[in-house]
Amino acid sequence: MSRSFDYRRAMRVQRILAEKVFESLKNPPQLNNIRYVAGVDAAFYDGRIIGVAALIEYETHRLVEYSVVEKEIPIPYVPGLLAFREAPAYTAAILKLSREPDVLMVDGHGVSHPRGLGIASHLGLVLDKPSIGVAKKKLYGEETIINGEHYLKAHGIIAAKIIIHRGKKLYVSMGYRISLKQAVEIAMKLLEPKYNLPIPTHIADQLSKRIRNERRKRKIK
DNA sequence: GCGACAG
DNA sequence: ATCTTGTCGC
Repeated sequence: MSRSFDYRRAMRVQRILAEKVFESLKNPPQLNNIRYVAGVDAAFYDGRIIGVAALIEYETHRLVEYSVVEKEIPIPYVPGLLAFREAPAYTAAILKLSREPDVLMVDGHGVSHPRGLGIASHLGLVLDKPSIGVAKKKLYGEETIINGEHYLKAHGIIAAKIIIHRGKKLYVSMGYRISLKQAVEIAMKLLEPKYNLPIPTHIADQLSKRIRNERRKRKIK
């Protein structure tokens, strides 16, 4: 299929799409009555990506349903272009769910990205759904401290908040159509003492790895 | 040239 | 992300 990928063109596309994202962050409509949060993550095997979307009930943290999608890996990992490698699988997985999530949670950054279009923002824009990025490492931005709280400033705005959970840093960033305030509120409410990541993304991570390992055993292709 | 660099 | 076993500790 895609034997050649134009990386420079992909970066230009990101700069253009980022305008839509920043516009959506202008006056983020307050999200009320959040029922479901969909967390996505992926595992890799034999040149393929196994994307999983886990639908979690916001109030109970319970897994309601999940979907799995397997595809050929589009391009190798390149910092800043993660969305072109993993977003297609996530998009398909989310559209496979029988219920529609109110918010999307992605393992990666949102606007705290070199061009303001991290995978969380990319996915939210594509699916026209509010999204949050929760990453384990910093990608881009200047660390700033405000009233003792740590943030990541990027593109002239406070793009992410750095919180510590279980002794480890978590970068919670605005993805699409959401305020940092609410993104942090939602992410923190979904944290549990036993796991490093918020429930949605943690469950998706575990499911993707479990499914990958099962397929290895059974030699299924 | 050097440092940074999501998953 | 992935390659990989046992081992230390609660």
